[in-house]
Amino acid sequence: MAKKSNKENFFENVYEVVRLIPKGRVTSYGAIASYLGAKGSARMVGWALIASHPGVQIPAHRVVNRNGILTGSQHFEEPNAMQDRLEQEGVKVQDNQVVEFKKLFWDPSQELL
DNA sequence: AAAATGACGCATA
DNA sequence: CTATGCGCCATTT
Repeated sequence: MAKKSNKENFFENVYEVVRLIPKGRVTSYGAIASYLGAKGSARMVGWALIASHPGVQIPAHRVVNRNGILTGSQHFEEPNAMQDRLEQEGVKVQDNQVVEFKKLFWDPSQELL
């Protein structure tokens, strides 16, 4: 990392929202991006999580893509960690996909209203 | 400076 | 339902 862009604020925002995700719930990158105003920049949310890897500890396992798929599980120390953690919180995961994702979906702009 | 990449999303075939 | 393509936007090469 060389360069402290002002985007640091954006990253912090992402961390804050992710940390606010209730246990047993999940959200999507697009939802966070939209809540932060980065509508359409779901990719940047994922980037923020990657940047948070060592240094900032957040329940990134609660963040999945719009399809409810654990696309980011590959970035964890162990691809199984993400799925395992979700199951520990009561979220059933099958084939790298969250079961009843629609029901467990947590939208910041809606729940934090 | 330009092209490529990526923890995505949506449209279309 | 699955597969492929295009769009978004910041970071990296």
